[in-house]
Amino acid sequence: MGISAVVIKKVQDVAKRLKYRPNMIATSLRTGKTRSIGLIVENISNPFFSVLAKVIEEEIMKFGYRVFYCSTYNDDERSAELVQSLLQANVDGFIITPTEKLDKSIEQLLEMKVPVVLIDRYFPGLDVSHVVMDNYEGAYSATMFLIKRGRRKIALINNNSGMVQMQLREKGYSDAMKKANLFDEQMILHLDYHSSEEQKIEEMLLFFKNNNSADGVLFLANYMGLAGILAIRKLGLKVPDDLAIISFDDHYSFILHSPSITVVEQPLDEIAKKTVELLMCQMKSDNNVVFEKVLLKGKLVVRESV
Amino acid sequence: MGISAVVIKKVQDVAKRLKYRPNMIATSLRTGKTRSIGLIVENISNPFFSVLAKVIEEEIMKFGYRVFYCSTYNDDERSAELVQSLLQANVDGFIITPTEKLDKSIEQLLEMKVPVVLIDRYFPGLDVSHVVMDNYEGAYSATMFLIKRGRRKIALINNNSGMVQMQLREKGYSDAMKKANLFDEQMILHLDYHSSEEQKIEEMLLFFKNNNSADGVLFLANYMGLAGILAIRKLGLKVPDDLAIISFDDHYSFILHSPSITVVEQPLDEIAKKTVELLMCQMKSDNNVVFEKVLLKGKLVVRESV
DNA sequence: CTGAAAGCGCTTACAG
DNA sequence: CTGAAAGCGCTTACAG
Repeated sequence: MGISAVVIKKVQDVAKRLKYRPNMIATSLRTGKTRSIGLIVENISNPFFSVLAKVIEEEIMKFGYRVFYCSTYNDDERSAELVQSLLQANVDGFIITPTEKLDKSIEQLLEMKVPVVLIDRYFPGLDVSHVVMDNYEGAYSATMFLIKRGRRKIALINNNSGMVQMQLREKGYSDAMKKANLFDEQMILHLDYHSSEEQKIEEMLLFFKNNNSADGVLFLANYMGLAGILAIRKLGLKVPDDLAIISFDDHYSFILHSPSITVVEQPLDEIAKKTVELLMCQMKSDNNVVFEKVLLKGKLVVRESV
Repeated sequence: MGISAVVIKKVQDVAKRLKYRPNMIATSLRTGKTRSIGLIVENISNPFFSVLAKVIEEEIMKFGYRVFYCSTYNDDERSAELVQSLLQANVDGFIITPTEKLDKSIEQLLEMKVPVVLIDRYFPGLDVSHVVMDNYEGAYSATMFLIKRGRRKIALINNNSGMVQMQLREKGYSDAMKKANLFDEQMILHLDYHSSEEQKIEEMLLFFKNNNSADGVLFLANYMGLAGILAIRKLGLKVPDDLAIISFDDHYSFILHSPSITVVEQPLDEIAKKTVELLMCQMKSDNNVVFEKVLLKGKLVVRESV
């Protein structure tokens, strides 16, 4: 450094006096970097995603990055548009909970060498970094837990999204049930993801009426569990005496509910931290990126509903 | 237009073929506009704010604007930093739920002629557009409702934030109680905003033990109501027989709770739409901005807890 | 009317 | 080592 400390101090003082702030836009135009990342989640109103978003933001702020959030509402078209829109905003990287047909957009990002990490779900055929919970194990353990507690007719409530994380959860349930010789396809219900909560409740009312011998139920996502509780209440079933309940993904209402609801809790902190770590790693090394696929264990939080 | 339709078509075709997308960064640098606004809320994890954010985003997207969300967590220092950070990102306007001492930052924005609209709360001394619910009226009506239902010893649970919207709610309660000759300062509890939920529950347990004749309670925000329900459950009080409950701001858990909780619901849609309208108005007319102060009516949603 | 040039505020390769 | 110039990709005032 050929600049004397005195001069440095002088310049800094003037900068401070004039309240000089570098113009981020100009810096971005020149460097091609925006120090921002795009975070595409399913629905920022769902606490699962808002808490995830919060931790991701805190983590990435440590590296001086800003976050653009957006929600797909599981709409493929909207999701593809969001990717394009964030691309146009020149984000330096992506964190995405993809929708079912978003593989084309993800492939485009890979071709463009844009750093990207998928969370919560992924595409089995696509070579791209992702961080997800061990959904199979979570569902298997939860189902086994119900079986060990003496439940025999355990229902499964899934959606019809077809995304791999939901399929794995369903497979975890099915394998546990088959192992105990309790599997019965009739006990599985697939709700239409895009139907209203009222419609979901209706579907479940009908389902439980047709399967009135059910003594346990596993909900594969918190919004299904919440709607399910309302359906079960309408049927006048006693929890856990008549019916034991476990739901995926924790939610404030599950704690407040009486009886409180047992859940398969996702390790949100771990997921967020690992995701940011993988993304930062990709953003630092401009090429020869190694894809990393991370599987984290969930945790069964036992409450009064089982 | 001196350009023939044929040439226009040709150029557009080439643009499409080459997948030309204007570089937003360059456009921003040249025009000084980013077509983005900063949305500073208290806590994006609270459904009240996440739903508000969602509607605001949908509204402002119609005008081709993007939203930067951030949460203050009611921290004055963090809030001031967020304003500076968004300023540096050259957002074209601000929508802010201010913290108690954010008036300095707001004044700075006004001096810089940056469009800004406050929501949910405001500064009585500051001439700046805002959109808020009629908090006084909401609390007054809710309290009157409890009184008309025969409740006499109605407790009030507020926080100690000192923000005007909370003071107005408290005043609405006090005036209603005084009018009915039921006012008793002992029935008011101020929780520390920054304490944990457990601490809030502890404070409330103690409070209700000291005021065991209470037959009604008004919670001035949803997170206090949620903690309050847990405290009331620990005390073994029957709702609404022993104690009638009304809380401000709706929440999924209030609907799911058994008995379901009566709330003073804020007109989120209206608030969001009006806010965007005011902001767009300011952003269009570069000068002589007229400040508008909008007061919207809340709605008492009567459920089983009263 | 049209097309070329200037300039937004930075960073960095390069000439001296 | 240092300082001036080029250039990121646009928009718009201006010369022709």
